[in-house]
Amino acid sequence: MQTFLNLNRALGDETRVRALMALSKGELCLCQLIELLALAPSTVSKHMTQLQQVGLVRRRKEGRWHFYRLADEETPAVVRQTLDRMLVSLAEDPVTIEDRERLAAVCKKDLEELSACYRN
Amino acid sequence: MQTFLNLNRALGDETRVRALMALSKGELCLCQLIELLALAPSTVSKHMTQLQQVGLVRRRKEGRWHFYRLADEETPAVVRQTLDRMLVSLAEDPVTIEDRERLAAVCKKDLEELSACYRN
DNA sequence: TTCTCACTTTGTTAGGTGGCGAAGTATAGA
DNA sequence: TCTATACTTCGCCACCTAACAAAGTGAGAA
Repeated sequence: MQTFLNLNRALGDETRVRALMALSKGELCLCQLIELLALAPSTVSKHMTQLQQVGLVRRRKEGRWHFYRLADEETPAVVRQTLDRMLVSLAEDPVTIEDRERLAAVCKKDLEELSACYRN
Repeated sequence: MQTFLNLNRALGDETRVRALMALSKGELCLCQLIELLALAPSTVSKHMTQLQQVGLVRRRKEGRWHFYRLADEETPAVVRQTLDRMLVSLAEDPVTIEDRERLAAVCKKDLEELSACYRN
């Protein structure tokens, strides 16, 4: 029951859903998500931690950068299926489309440039 | 997007999920849900209104009694499918089993007896 | 070892949510 | 029409949550 509730609560916040949709094309560094979502680093970090705890997302560290990707085969089937259904049902959502364009611009910049968000 | 978020938020509260699971066997009067959930009438009423607005539940008035049932064919397919998946994934949940037994006891009483919850 | 930097954790605040009781509404019965 | 009743709405309070800034952490660079 608690697992079910936590999964739904995680998917009840627009910021987290936007982050998940952005990850559908492949893994992203936290600073890229910060740029896309236009929120404070601490806020985005907390959202991603929450998504990881529920099992919707996995983290990979490479030097000082932290990369996030969608759940893979190792996560419970229920979580993975829920994720797949979200990806399908929101694929053509206006918010998703808008973010897809913004993400393309974000990915043109390199990580050094993006991490300026920590200094400004 | 908002529809998706509202649906998930509705399914992120244990009281609402318990009410939905209880309705899987058929429609119930509000006073039966009040007895099952052991909450104030106003609280249960608010939860059921919320479930109705999202489309997970339908209301039927018969005299002074208000009966609720799970969404049927008239509701969007996405909502109906989400509901079906919840019913399956929580069918053997301890909370569901416990409520199933309590509900059997509640249904043995008649509505006149149950509506004492409004006077005590 | 010391510094820098990408990120996380902590502390705080504003707004949202779930709970209750009291008052309001609608319907059946007298 | 008037009353009783099953439910809803309103007003309030306690708790939760999402946001930010500031402080802490850990890994690479110097």
